[in-house]
Amino acid sequence: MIRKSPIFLQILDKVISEGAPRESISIQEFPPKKRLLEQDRNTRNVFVIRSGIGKCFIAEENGKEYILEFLGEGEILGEIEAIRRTAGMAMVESLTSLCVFKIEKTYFLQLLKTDAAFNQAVLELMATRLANTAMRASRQQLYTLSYNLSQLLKILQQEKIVFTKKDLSGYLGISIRSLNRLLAAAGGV
Amino acid sequence: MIRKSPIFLQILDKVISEGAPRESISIQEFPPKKRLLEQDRNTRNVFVIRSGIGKCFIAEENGKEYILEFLGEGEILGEIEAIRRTAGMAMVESLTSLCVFKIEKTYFLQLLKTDAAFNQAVLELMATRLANTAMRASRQQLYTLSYNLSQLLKILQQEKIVFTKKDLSGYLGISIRSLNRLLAAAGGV
DNA sequence: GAAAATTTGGGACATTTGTCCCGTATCTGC
DNA sequence: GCAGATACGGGACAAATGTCCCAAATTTTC
Repeated sequence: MIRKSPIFLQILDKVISEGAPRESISIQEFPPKKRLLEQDRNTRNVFVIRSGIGKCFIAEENGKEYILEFLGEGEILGEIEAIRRTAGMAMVESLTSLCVFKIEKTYFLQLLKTDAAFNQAVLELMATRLANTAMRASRQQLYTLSYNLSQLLKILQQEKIVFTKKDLSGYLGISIRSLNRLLAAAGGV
Repeated sequence: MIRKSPIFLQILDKVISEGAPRESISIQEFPPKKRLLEQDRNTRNVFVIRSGIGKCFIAEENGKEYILEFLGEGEILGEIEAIRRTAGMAMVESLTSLCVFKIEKTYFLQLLKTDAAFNQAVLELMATRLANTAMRASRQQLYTLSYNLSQLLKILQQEKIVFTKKDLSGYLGISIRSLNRLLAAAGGV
């Protein structure tokens, strides 16, 4: 549900202790509901979450939103854009208040080339995201909503997270009205 | 629609001409409808398509299939499993007859570490796939099927590809019955 | 603390989609 | 050529979903 990849925190701590330039990696804080990355806009930085939770979503032209993932400790933001040298493909905003490493895009690319552990960790992170994204797309299409919702609620309960209905429906890709109906039906059972 | 990444063919040609061991990289042919990778099964190899088209899909436990992508020239198969060291997350089978490079998993991982151009190309390929997969999931959830279908048909026409209805419906994540209805409606317009 | 904005909940209706089912056409292997 | 598998097409019904709407509760902002 909320992705984590704490290995990046270890790697970055090491990179910093070994004397990475201050201009290239700095620490930054965001209050809730602030945009860290914007869709269709060029990015200057890659972020790594130290603490807090971020929400990565796509805003479609018809005004709807699809939540790709919730990002926790150690997750990277903006790496796709940096690697492909393209404009932002998604929005990222803080759900809770957020403490992040802010890394210059050029420095990120340099780290990728020069730091084998960092490179390996990015490869693994992207492979994992790809697998998760693909499996989620498949489940979302191929199973009933009530099944997907019940799975989601279980996880939320386990992780003791509370989401707004809007985020819930955005994650499931349905309207709030449908979500309410499903919840009413599930509650009755 | 059909992904391509011809740079891998150049890189592999170079790797081979510089004397890669025969056991590690070989060329193999498949007739249509043969499985190259199986879900939940451990993989021994990574493949790169030299020519032909492959179909990558997830088979869910309820018997349905979701087509992730169609893979053409230069596309890699099995890299996620190799990088994560996990069992297959999807099936891949040949749609047309297929000519591929078969690469030992360990050799693939070694190339990733030692060949900077190869590493960079894999990073870009995964970033692109991630972006595509995410955007497709979003569109699939947030737009009407008739819109998604019309977009898909345009592309198929442009690329002059003919799919079976089953593949079309598998790609859209809907039943064949729904597809037929949509096609009938679209034809009437 | 009051006004504004957001979140929540749900009724009513039309539309979309899946499921089940049956029949025909087409391809494939022997 | 023929049997069996696979692809294709669509009727009928039930279930799921979106859209539009209104109203209460809650949060945010000044």
